[in-house]
Amino acid sequence: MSVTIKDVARAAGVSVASVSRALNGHDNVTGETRKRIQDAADRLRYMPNGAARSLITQRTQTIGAVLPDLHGEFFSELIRGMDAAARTRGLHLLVSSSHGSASEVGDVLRTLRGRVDGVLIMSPHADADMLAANLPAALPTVLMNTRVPGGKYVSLSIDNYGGAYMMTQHLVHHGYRRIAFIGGPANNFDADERLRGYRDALAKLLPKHDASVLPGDFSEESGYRAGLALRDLAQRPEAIFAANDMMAIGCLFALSELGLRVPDDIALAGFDDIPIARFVSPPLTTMRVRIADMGSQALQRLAEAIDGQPQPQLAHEIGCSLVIRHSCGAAAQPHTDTS
Amino acid sequence: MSVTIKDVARAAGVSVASVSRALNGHDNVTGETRKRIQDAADRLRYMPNGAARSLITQRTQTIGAVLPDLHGEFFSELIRGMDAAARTRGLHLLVSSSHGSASEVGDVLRTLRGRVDGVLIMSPHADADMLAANLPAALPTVLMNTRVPGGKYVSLSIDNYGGAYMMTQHLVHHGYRRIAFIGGPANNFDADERLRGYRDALAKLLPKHDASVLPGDFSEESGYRAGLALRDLAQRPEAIFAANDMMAIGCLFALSELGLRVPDDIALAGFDDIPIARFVSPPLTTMRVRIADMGSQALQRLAEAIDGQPQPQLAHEIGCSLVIRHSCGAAAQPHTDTS
DNA sequence: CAGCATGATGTAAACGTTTACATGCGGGTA
DNA sequence: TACCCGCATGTAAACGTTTACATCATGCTG
Repeated sequence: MSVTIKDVARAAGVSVASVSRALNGHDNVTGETRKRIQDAADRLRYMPNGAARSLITQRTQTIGAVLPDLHGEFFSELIRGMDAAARTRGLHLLVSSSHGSASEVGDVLRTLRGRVDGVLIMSPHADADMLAANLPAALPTVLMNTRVPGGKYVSLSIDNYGGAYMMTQHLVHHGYRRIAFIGGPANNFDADERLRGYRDALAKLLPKHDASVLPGDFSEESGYRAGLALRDLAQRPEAIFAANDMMAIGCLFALSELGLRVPDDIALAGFDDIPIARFVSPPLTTMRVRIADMGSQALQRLAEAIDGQPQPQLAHEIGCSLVIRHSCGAAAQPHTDTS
Repeated sequence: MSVTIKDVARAAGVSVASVSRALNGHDNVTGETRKRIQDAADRLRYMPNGAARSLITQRTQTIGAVLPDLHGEFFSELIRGMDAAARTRGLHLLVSSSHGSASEVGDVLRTLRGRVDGVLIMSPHADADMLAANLPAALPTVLMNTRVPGGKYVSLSIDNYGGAYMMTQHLVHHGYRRIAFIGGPANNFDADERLRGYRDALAKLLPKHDASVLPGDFSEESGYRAGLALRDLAQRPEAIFAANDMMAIGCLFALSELGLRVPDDIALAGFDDIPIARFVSPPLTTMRVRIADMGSQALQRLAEAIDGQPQPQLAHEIGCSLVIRHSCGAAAQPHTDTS
């Protein structure tokens, strides 16, 4: 059916071994035979069969990416980063997204055996047992924004803590003292870290001021509710730092309903730098998370592990950039990065 | 190194053939041996090697997706649609994005030989020659939003024409007569089709009114310029239909600078339904393009072709949904779909 | 009881590569 | 001239499956 290495060998009047050597650029082939083989291959439009090659070399030149059901910018940025890094290394990317449970992740992992040289996993459902049970033995693995205790896997995460610390610091430096925080959902690692960053920064920089945390769950609506709740507070905060942009935007709507001007009456900041952040009015000051970086660095680490390089450091953090727009009252200025 | 079918066979005290049969659910295996084999496989945590299996079956259970350097929502929606359809069929998705030239697309296509059962291609650079030269013979192929004359490939496209027609119709039905259009970049297939839909609808529904087309290139800034250009027009249009949302949003900013209220002084509509469309004020009336649908339908067609089903119809269009918000002056209401 | 159909299981070929090892040729040295 | 070394090329094994075909036991039929 398809043209194989044998056809090329016959056409060039040599053995398959020579074809293989010539086409893979080994040096033990005469210039003249090499040319004859190359010509024959071109003429027949020969393309090597990946499966056969993988079988014998034990390399697939493919990385598996196991991702949750992601939406929008986050997803596309992540893939963009992974793809860019993969491309420079001549690797392919096998993506599998939108799986709900741990067992589904397990199923995916099993079907990957023999198809990939390593896997990149991002999954809220991942746990050490599931991974141990379903990861083919010794398959190089790198985790992204996924926490699995046990210290067995290389993992990359957004520097949520540092970003939140930096944002709080920015607000403090700008003169705000009463800074409230709208938190994220319970048991969410990102949310916890951002809260911790806020608390630590406040404790360090304004030891006399208490932290003030309003409940939220990352949804626009919870931000809106948090905004309305300000009405009932004894003393209104001077600035609000929402744990993500969607809540900041919901809060912004609530503030405008309450007749409060941003940033004149109250400052506002978010986290994530979603595309919409730039378009609300006033444009939202926020922390940009470098998602593409996380993808490409994760892939790079994985490629190193596949090549047998030891990975001395297991946990890595991806820095964030402070994006100052108008909602915090500061003049817009170039980004500042954590880490 | 890894556990193979031979290890399972030895552990279960049978031949590899029986293991293969048992594990693949063939019926010519005794219940008892099947169980013994299953147990052994579980105990050893056997996972079949995909490369070996692909080599013999000539099936990889993998679809290649060759995509341009896409951003944001469009990209993630497309992958989501493809992934969902692939998942229900037990297929894997090998994605390759961000390639610039036709030759780069060609390179990618060649490396896919023997790794995929078929390819989904979306590329502005694709042309018949390049495809013919680089697609392995008889590899099932489906094109998305990519126009290759010659009638050789199954292709899916957004129904840009129908969507633009419908939007124009909506504006006409709402009573607007002088409706201007902000066009997209030259030589852009989507832009051309949207313009054609606008023109045809106008010619059909308002034969007495001339079309009025302002230049644009899909960028926010070009929409802004088009908006400002309204100042110099002899007679201001009653409604503006921008060929995409980014231009509509740019135009919205220009209108507000000119002191024009939307929709009271002038109505505005866009195309795409990007996430931001919902957040500008007033929220933007637009056409939602069902990108995920395109992805999943493309994959479905491809899967059919791989299974040997003939594809009588080559060109397919994916319908759009009219999303009525406030910028056009109509009351918000449920979506209406084309096709 | 012989013969045969049936059905479970085993044997081995095949898929398309890569690569260790064998072969054979030419030229340089003793 | 005889020997050996190096180098280009060929031969064949190996990778881990699936599956056509062979084999063998079992039970039924005549």
